[in-house]
Parts: sequence; C-alpha cells; structure tokens
Amino acid sequence: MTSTAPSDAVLGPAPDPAPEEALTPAGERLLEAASALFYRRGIRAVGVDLIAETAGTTKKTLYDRFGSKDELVARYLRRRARVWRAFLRAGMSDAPLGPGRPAAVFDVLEAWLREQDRGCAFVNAYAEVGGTDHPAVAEIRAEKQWMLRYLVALVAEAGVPDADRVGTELHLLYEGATVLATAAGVVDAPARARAAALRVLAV
Amino acid sequence: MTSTAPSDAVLGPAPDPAPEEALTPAGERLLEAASALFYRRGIRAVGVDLIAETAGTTKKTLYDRFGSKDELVARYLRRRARVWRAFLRAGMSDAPLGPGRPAAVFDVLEAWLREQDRGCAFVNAYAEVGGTDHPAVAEIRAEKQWMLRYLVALVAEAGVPDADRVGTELHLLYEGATVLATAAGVVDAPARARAAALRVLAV
DNA sequence: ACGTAACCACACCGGTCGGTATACTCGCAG
DNA sequence: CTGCGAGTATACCGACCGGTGTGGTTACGT
Repeated sequence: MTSTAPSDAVLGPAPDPAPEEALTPAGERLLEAASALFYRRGIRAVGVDLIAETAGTTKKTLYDRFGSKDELVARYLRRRARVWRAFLRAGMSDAPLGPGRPAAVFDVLEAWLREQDRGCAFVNAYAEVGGTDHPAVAEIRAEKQWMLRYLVALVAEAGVPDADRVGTELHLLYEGATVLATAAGVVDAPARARAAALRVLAV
Repeated sequence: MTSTAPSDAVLGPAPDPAPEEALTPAGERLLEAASALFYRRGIRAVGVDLIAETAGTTKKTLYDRFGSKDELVARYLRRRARVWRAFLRAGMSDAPLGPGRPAAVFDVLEAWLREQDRGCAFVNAYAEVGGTDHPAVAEIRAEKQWMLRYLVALVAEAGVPDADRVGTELHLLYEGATVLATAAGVVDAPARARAAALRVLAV
C-alpha cells in the first residue's frame, strides 16, 4: 500500500479484515446507541431496555439482531477498534517520514482523547468482564495485540534498530498516556509520552 | 526518615495520613469481603447481599457501618491504596541507592502483579464510576497523584536531573506496564518497563 | 398471490438491585 | 439495674435486570 501504514510484509498477514457483517437499519441504530451508552456509562450500567428505547426500537429487535447483550458488547468493541484504526491511519498519513515518525502516534492519540474523554474502551471493558469467558475478552486482547504490532512495524519502517523492543516501549507509553489522561486527569499525558517516545527512539 | 522512601522535604507535607477510622469486627469482615469481591468481579457486578453473606453478617449491619454501597466502595479503594503503599515501601527498602534506584519500582510492581491479577483497582474502578459524582472518583485521583509524587521524589533523591519530567515518564511506563500485563496478558510488561525506565534515567 | 424478513407494540417471566423496617439478643459501662 | 451500641434474623419495598412470547403491520421478491 502506501507509506501511511506499516506494510503487510512487516505486519505479516494483515490481521485486520473481517468485513463487518451488514446490519439492518434498526440493528444499526441499536449498535450506535449501545456504543455511545456503553462507552459513556459502562457496560453493566446500561440495560437493554435503555438501549432499545434510545435506538427508537424494541428489545425484541435487539435480541433478533444480536442474540444477547454479551454479543452486542462484543460488536461494540469490534466496531470501535475499526473506527480507531481508521482515525489512526488517517492521522499518520500527515506524519513526515524518518526516525521520529512513530512519535506522531501520540499526536493522533492526543486528538482522539480530546473527544473520547472516557479513555480506552477496551481497558474499561476489561475492568468489567476480565476474568470471565465474556466474548468481549477476545476483542480486547486482539486490539492490544494489533496496536503492539502496528507500533513495532512503524518503528521498523522508520529504520530504527531494535524495532521489537522499541515498539514495545512505545506501547507502554501509549497505554500509560491514555490511562493517565483519563483516570488521573493529566491532560498533557500524550504530549509527555510523545517527548519520552522521541528519547526512546533515540532521535 | 530513612532512605527507603522519598523524604517529606521533597514530597511536601506528606499527603499520606488519614489514620483509617477504626471498624467494628463485623464492619471489618464486611470491608474485607467487599474488597476481595470488588477487585475480582468489579463493583457493579457485586451486590450488597452477596457482600453481607460472604462476610457472615447482614445487610442491616452493612448499612449501619457504611451508610451506602458507594461509601463502602470508597473505603475499599482507600484501604487498597494503603496496602499498596506499604507493599511498595517495603519492596523499595531492599533497593540499592544510586541513579538506578527508581527502576526498582518496576520490580515491586512485577511482584505485586503476580498476586493481583486483575490489575489496577483504581483504573478498573474508574472504568465503572468515571464521569459521575461517585465518592470513589476522589480516591482514584488521589492515588494517581500520590504515585506521581512518589516517583518524582524518588528520581530527585537519586540525584537524577530533571526529576519532574523523568518522574512523569516513569509514571507513564508504570501505568502502561500495569495495563498491558493485565488487559493484554503481556506478562513481561513490568520487566520491559523497567528496562525502558533505566534508559529514561540515562543510567 | 404467497412467503418471508424486518419491524413494532406490549405483556410477561424469575431474579436481583440498593435500601429500609421490625424485632430480638448480647455484653458492657454508667 | 439500666441504657446503649453492636450484632443477628427476616421480611419487605419499588425498580430494574436480561430475556422471551404473541400478535400484527409493512415492504419486497418470486
């Protein structure tokens, strides 16, 4: 593809596809309403009655489309991963090439967190379903793994040596920045992480 | 005091006291049961009936002692902060002096996470109550701020320049390691963070 | 003309939620 | 001896939980 994303050669068989099964109009409204509510208030705090009402439809339709609340939660996370990846790739297309390029991820993160003030939906979801066999657990693991792979590939393409180690360290900074910006209210956490990233990249 | 903890001179008026109001025996059992259940399963997933039953007492006693579930949650977090700080200080007493000393925090974190497999109780709690006026929010903010101050003081005492900036970067790595070790299942995240910390400390 | 997928309105289910009320027993300090 | 704080046992409250069932209305493809 283009230089705006790590290549498949580095990433291995792109673990991204899964073309998102189509939804009926009411199903779409339900997923939209559920996503907003789950993210803002948490999963267990939101009942299926509220979701159906917000979507302007009924519980019957919700269960016809998604089967269970748990599956709806998994769908919510799967879609959110797709949205974040699109946002990230779009933001990275502006970033200049060179060894400092991976640090641009933190600029994208900063912009993202300006709108997404409840932090990482996956970390939040894991707080509620971790340690169970909830179908969301797999989506959470997948997202974190994807992000690590993306960062490692970015570092490798930037020509920085030791891509595996450096990519992992960027991942640590990325997660730390998200958590501190949100739970601790440290608004400049992404900027701080970006500065640290440049040092880790030895630029 | 001793060299096992940042001094008050660096930390400012130690924000640690609050001697923990005493509890009756039944109250103690309730808080103990609630702590274990909240941490393992999440706050909203645990009902007051289960807490009372696990503690071998009744809901009546729970509400006599704590007034509400929300207050019990806040107490749970307040106590947990105290336990973590004691664990941290005890672990740091073994760490050698010198510019690499702050990195020992990640050894302590690794040991802590070997037993605490649901990650950071404060991050998890924030996922459930963030964005509300829940009394737990203040405890969460306080814990994160305490940890930042502790790290900055550690860095300063180790004689590393730019303590404020470096302490913040260690904080990012610390939070990142906790989140990745838990939600992403990256078991060596604390070790990776420790290595990155040494580089940030320019040792 | 017929089947069917999508949707809506609404009623219903057992169970659990946080929280309150009543009534009783015990040990202890005045 | 009395009063009180602590605790136990149990019943109750309205609200909400996730999930199901019934019946009826459109619109569309064959």
